[in-house]
Amino acid sequence: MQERYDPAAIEQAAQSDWEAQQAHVADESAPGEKFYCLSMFPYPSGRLHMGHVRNYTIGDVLSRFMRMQGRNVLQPMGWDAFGLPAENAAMANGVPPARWTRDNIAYMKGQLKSLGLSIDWSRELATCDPEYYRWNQWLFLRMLEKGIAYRRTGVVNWDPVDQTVLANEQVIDGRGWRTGALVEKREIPMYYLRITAYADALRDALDTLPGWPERVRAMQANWIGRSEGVDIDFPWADDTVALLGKSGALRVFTTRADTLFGVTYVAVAAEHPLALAAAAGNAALAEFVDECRRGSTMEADLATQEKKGMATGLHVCHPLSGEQVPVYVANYVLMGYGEGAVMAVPAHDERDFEFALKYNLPLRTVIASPSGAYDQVQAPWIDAYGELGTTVNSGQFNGLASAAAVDAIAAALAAKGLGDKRVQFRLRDWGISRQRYWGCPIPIIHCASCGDVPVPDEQLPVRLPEDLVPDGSGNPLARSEAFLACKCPRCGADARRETDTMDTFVDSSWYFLRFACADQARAMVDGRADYWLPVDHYIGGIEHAILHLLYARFWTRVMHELGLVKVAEPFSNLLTQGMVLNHIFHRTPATGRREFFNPTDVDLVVDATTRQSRATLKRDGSEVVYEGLGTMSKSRNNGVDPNIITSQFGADTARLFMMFTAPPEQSLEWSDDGVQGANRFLRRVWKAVFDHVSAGAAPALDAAALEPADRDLRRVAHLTLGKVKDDIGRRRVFNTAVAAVMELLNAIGRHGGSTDAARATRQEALEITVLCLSPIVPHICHALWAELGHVTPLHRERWREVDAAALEQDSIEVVVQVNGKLRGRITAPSGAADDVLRELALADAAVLRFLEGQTPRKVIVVRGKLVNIVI
RNA sequence: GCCGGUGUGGCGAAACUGGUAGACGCAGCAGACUCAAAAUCUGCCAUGGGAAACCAUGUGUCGGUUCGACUCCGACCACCGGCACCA
Repeated sequence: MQERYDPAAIEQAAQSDWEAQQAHVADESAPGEKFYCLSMFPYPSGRLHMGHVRNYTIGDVLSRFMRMQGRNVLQPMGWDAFGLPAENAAMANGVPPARWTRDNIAYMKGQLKSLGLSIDWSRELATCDPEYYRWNQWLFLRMLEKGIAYRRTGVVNWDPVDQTVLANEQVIDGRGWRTGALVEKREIPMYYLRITAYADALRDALDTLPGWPERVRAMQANWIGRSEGVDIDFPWADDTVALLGKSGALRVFTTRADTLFGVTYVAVAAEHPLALAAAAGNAALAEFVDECRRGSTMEADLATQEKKGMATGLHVCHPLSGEQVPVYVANYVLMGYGEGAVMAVPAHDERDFEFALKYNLPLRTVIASPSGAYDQVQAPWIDAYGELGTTVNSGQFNGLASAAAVDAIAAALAAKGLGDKRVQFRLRDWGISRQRYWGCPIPIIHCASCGDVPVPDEQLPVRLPEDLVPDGSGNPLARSEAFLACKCPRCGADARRETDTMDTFVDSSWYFLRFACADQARAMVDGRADYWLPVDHYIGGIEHAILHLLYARFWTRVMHELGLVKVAEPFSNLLTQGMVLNHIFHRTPATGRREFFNPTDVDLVVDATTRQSRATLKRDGSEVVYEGLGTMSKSRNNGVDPNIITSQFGADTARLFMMFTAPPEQSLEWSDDGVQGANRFLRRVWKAVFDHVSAGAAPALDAAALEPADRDLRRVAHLTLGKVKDDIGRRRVFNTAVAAVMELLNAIGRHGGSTDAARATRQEALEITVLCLSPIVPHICHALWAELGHVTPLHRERWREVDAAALEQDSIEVVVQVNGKLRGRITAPSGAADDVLRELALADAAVLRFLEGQTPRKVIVVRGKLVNIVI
């Protein structure tokens, strides 16, 4: 055996052994219960980042561990290959997105392979492959047939200078990122998927997913946001009827119908027909409506912007009292939500309250406070105003509890044909149309006489031309005659293709199904999907907790309904891994924009007492600003290239550092010293095996002939074996598993001894060390297992069972507390009864000192652990 | 603004079901080895007091429940993730 640990040689040898033996190719007919382990596939951005390394190491540790438990494991990998960054790269370099994407895939695949991941590469797929995205198109057409997909208008960010639709990411402070022009909202026709029809099912099924983190289930339930309420029609008053030349009603949705008699105005969105009609004859109002149309469509911006409004001069009638109520246009009412109109009850809703105060609208108290917190609502706002209570000032509905009042008022409205109870979801239908080139074409043909015609199945896939280069001025497909020109499938006349492509969330909503049968040419999926699904463990970033996971659940449910797959829920267990962070340093020169410096180029000194930090550039000692920790990102120049770590220390060191430094769900702070520490531990493991093996083959273990020191080591080894299995297999935490093996190695180092019994014990302890570490650092373990004298390669070995006899011990230590404070320790025979522990504790010298002759009021004994004496 | 999370030594963390707070590692300090350095090995390492034994304090802040609270409850503060066209 070589004395020096040489990761480069070891890792290459291990990887070619695995490859030669096809060790990781998954086979549906192999024995063992299936285990489908999936990590979220990467966007091929160019290079792997540390978040990927963390994600895929977690998946690989689980995969390798489960193989050792006898499971038939599938761990696939692919590429989420469509998306905006490819278009941005094209604009910067003039390279077609297709070529940029495929080059990136080739490079990143090499990086993934060098990490030693036990992936079945025979199932690799990229979502930009026509043989993949044809099935997006195929299922979209099935959804059209079922009415799950439909077309209506939606609001987008519009750059008036570039004449193009902008992604939210391309809107910076309300302006286009390239032109700096003020962004406008614009309504355009788009395709939607009716996910709201599945809102209840998606919400209810969360209860059937105990393997999901509670926080993710809570976020999804809140996102879907079921609320019960009442649709209420406010008939138009005479002025409105006169303006529009017909009668009608303004419909609102409210969860607080009990406050209906407190309505003092109604508010509509700027795009609401009533607002537009009123603005036609009112220049000031038209200007305000225009103002509302400027700015971003993002909810976070809308929710934090100043609440503004303006009277339309129009009125509607209160549906029960008949009183006239003014109609306002307000920037906080959104056309996309509910009816685009709300009834306002300033006395019992905080937002209406602020608005009413600003525009001098009256308050009308209609709920009596159950806690007596107020009599009459008046400024300033207190939370009690918004609570449920008993109705007052509400005519015949006085004196009802809020819930009863909602029922009574809803019934009265229904009797007049002016209202109905209804369930409303916060969730909105999924708009999938993108006015972008690098995506899956929506398979629709626009015909002058037949309208929007679906592309027939036999003409699929609608291929995306791969030679176009976007330039920032809109979708190049719209200017490509070769793509646009086609015949109407219905009448045969000349027609135009739809140029919108699909949201990339569509691509990632079913790739996990395709991995089960990636070579299937005739169908979207086949019976192998029923074998592998559901995914037994899905691993990915917490940032995907809502959108991706909800869309994937929805899409799978639709495929289930169409009879394509047996499962309705795709992921039984979910691990949401935390982010990888690093320090951020920048400097803002007098001219120009902020410059970021990579942490490797900066010295950071933190004063322990003042907590002041000072950061200087290594090259010239000049000072830079320390911003603290943040996610590794290109824009902040604080990324660490995985290649540098693997080439310097090896993949095993990178993997060990990732797994040891933080629990998987928490954010992980990058540390060069931590990487050194991980490498040091691997060298220690290597040396421990080297020292042991150099002394010759160890004799067989005779458990009955061990000295106390041997029995101690054997106990630690078997405790470690149990702990590591529990940590990885049940708790899914890896940092404590590694810590346990480190303790075992420390114990081996202390053990010494050169008797036959000692050497046999050490052989077993080292074998357990290697077995426990092998899912985490597979290359070094592959080599060490052979050095320890095994012929069967490590990846074919099973996990070892704990020997219960090795764990037995004669006596245990029990701590003694007086009034909950630690005062002493006693040694007792293991299995000692409660009163034995009690007597021993009361006789302990340290305890007697604190008792000071007093009689204990109470003694609490926790078996095998602790005695607490209360005086 | 709304939804979800996190907060423990100089630093990353551990304490799983309410039962010894700080396992394991990083950094640091001291020693051994070395001509020397690196590497390696050994010891120390929450804070205050004390020569020590030991005592007191200590898990973001304030309050509560309990024989006993990092863990449960209430209020608050700070930071992080998501908010529907980044993926």
